[in-house]
Amino acid sequence: MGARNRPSSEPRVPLSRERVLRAAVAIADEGGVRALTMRRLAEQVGAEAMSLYHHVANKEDVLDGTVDLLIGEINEVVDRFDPPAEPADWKKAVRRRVLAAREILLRHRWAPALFETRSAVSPQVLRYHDGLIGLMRAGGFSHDLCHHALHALGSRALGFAQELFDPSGAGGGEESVAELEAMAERFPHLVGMLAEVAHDDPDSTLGWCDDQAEFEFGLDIILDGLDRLREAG
Amino acid sequence: MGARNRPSSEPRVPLSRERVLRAAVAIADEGGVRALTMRRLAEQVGAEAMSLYHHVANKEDVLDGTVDLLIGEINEVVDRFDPPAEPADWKKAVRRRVLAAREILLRHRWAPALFETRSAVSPQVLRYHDGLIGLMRAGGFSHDLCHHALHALGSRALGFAQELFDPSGAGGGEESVAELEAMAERFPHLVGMLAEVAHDDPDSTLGWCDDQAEFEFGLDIILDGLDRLREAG
DNA sequence: ACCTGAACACCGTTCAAGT
DNA sequence: ACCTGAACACCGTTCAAGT
Repeated sequence: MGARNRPSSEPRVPLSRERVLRAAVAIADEGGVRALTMRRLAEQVGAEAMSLYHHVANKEDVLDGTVDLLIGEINEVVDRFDPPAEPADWKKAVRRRVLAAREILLRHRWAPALFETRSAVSPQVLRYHDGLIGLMRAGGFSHDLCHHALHALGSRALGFAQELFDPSGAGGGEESVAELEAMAERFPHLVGMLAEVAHDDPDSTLGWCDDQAEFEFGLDIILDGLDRLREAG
Repeated sequence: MGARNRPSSEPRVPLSRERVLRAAVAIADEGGVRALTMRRLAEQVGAEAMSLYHHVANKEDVLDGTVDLLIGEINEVVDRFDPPAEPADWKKAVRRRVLAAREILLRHRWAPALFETRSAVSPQVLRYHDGLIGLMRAGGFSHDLCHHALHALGSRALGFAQELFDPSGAGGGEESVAELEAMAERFPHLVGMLAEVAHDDPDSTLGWCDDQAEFEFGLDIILDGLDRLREAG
């Protein structure tokens, strides 16, 4: 669209891997990963689709690259954080890093799903986890416990968790209230839980949970559990 | 392939949604989700691609259906489990269910990644979680804590967790040992941890972790944390 | 009711040719 | 060195036509 009307004042910006990847993120932000095609990507940077192949190996490389780019953004933010004042503050420091990562990824909703599909090890992901280990080591973790900790946290370390019930999917609208009664026979415990949770908070149904609060709840359970193991030695 | 040589003795099995979905699982088992195309699926059931559309709405429906089918398998298994002998055994019961689910999903490595992309609520997923809530309620959980618990568990409830470092990816081979030294400067904590973990278990590098043990470690941290919250009331 | 062939509008990617 | 048009081998899906 905007590729044609380039003012003659600014010279034609040459293509580069960086520029291609930033364009890829912009496209996915607007229309999801499905909208991210090589042809659309070329259009975004004002070139032909085949020109992209001089700067990225193929589409897989583009996807790997966008992941790396986003985690790079996260690293830029968390690297600026002050180190914890005392060793016992490791938990506070890790928590802050994870929530900062989450804040950035929340601006790129398509990214978490993409992570799962990437098998290439992203240097930026390595750097992020290296920082986490550093905090835990300073807080008194053994290398072995660090290792377990990374596995236990999994994708939560980067600020996201797989939501099996999508808020945007079916089940959050008004009709679901009526449907709930019909479902009560098949899923008594689930409907019972929802009825009570919804009673406490009228806005809350399965699709209307407070994602942020629930994420922090799960994160804290894990961090507290790790802290207890660290104390036990 | 095998669609042509149908012995005349057995009559032509008519197409059905169930048969299509089972074929879809078989294809994904063999070649991953990428191999699962409508044309390949048609071939597998011995029909033309367009015939599929009389039994499934579209490809999205096929993907939703395979997820539902797999969780259905899980439900069949866990529904046969005996209820816990005493209320305090809720944790043992939940643990057993989760590990049973994991056992089944490990036979379909492509499934977890697919889950993340599904927004439709699968009836079988609802049924599975309904059962989990039932166990927790019997164990003394409030509805509110059940709700938090499901969020905290996330995909772990179904027996999988996002592995950010893929064992099959780069980093597990012999060359990685040499690479580790070069990486030591950039990722000192990570390399330090790996060096020590590898010392304890020579086979173990970042790509060679004991997935099952690490999954259970994370699961137990969460279950223990929930138990503590339940006791606290 | 169920199945099919041809066709449409897309993909990612290769190749030979341009500057 | 960087970019491009045409072309290839695929996709999912629609449509009109068959039994």
